[in-house]
Amino acid sequence: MLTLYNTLSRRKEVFVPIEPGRVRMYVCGMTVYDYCHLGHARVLVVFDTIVRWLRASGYQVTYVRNITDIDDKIIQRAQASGEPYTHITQRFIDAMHEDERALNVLPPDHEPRATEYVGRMLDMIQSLIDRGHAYPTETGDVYYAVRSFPSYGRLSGKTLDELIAGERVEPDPHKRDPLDFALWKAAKPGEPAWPSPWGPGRPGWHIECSAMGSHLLGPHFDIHGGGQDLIFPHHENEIAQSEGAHGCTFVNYWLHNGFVRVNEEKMSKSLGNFFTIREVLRLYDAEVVRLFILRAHYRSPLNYSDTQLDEARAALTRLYTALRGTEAAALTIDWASAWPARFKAAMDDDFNTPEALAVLFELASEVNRTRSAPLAAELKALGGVLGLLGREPEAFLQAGGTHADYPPERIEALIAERLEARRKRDYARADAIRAQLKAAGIVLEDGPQGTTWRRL
RNA sequence: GGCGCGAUGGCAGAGUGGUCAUGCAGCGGCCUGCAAAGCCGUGGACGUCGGUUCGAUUCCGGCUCGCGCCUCCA
Repeated sequence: MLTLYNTLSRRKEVFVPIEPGRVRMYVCGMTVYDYCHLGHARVLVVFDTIVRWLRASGYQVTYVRNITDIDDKIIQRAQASGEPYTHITQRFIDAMHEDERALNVLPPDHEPRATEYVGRMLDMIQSLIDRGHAYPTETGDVYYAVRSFPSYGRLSGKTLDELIAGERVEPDPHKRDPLDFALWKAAKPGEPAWPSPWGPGRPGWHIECSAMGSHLLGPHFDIHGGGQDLIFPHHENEIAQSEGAHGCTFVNYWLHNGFVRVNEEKMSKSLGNFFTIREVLRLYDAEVVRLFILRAHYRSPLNYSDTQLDEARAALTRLYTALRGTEAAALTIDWASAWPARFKAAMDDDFNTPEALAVLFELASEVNRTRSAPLAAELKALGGVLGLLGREPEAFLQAGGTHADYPPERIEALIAERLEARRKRDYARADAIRAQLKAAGIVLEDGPQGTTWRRL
């Protein structure tokens, strides 16, 4: 029985899909005006893992993750560089896909782009006007009237008055209420624009997710996710728009992942304290980064530091070391058997990946003790559910060396030379070779089947 | 100012009303030509002050500290 923490109720709830056996899920993706940073990596990996778990649990999942390819920042970038905005967005979409593949994030079933949905957004805005939830201004903008939606603020746990009390920006004089937000923004000269009944312009940020979500998943679907910073105003506004336009419940379960931090501070574009995924991947194996993310519960803060990444690498090394030399055949997991049952209990408890990983480490110890091929297969299969342990152990253990001086052939040659020295009981020479390789970050390990090597 | 979340051993990080997290690091041992890996054993924790309870790290309240949201942000 899967339970998950619903931001809407602020408690764990038993998951009951709208349609038995099916899950319809939407996650807010990236605004593509720059490279993805580790905060984005966390969203990608966390919701990928959630989808993998839902599928492993037998659900037929439709997973939508959108791309915001038109907004103020994209326009700013285009104006600053003189490049057409579509070139910028395409470049960063490609980069995002590269990052995803590296992190073993499976592609969503649908990846709609905002610019493909402008027509449906216009329909939705008209419908909101017709229903008295929105109003156009003389300047060609259209705003959502938050006072027309009685439960506005429910997701963020605040009342309209509480939200207004903390208002920190100068309200637009054309707004009826300071918290009214733009559904449609009139175009300024030189900006990308689409025709509309209210004049040329572009959609506000929030309306795109309402339009794409309801088109691909229906007006009422199961799960909506994103980073915690989207709770207000983005998701609050999505609810107001979707329920205002369709007159039915929008989403049953709202899931939000915690932030990545640097020195106990939120990693963010505005603070400038971010590391891009590709920067980090130059220093650490992508699977190590994935494990680093899954070592913390998805709702907890995740502090980024070299120490943390180093520990994740050590942890992954332990798992792969247990698999080394085993015949871990592919296997269909029997969720009723002992180890998978423990793993399942952890994952069913609001996707508790740290607990699930603890099960894997205990299983790894058991594999080390018994050298049992079936247990090794179980370890590999359970790791696979988390998108981990998919490689040959040697491929991981020998990957990522920084010493170009020591390609595998040279290492093998030195191992052969050392073997000969050992045969002649020339231990001084044998140890010298080991020391030489160790200085290059390569460890030799003498085992019953001969000498193996790995990189530190 | 309003609202919310958190505080666990050297570090990271789960969890529980009374027996174990787990990983890294430490210590002792086994194995090894020496190592490494692995195995066996082992020390070490629940911010603070009260309350509930036979018993609280776990439930409740105050306090302190940290973080976040109230503006674009995953």
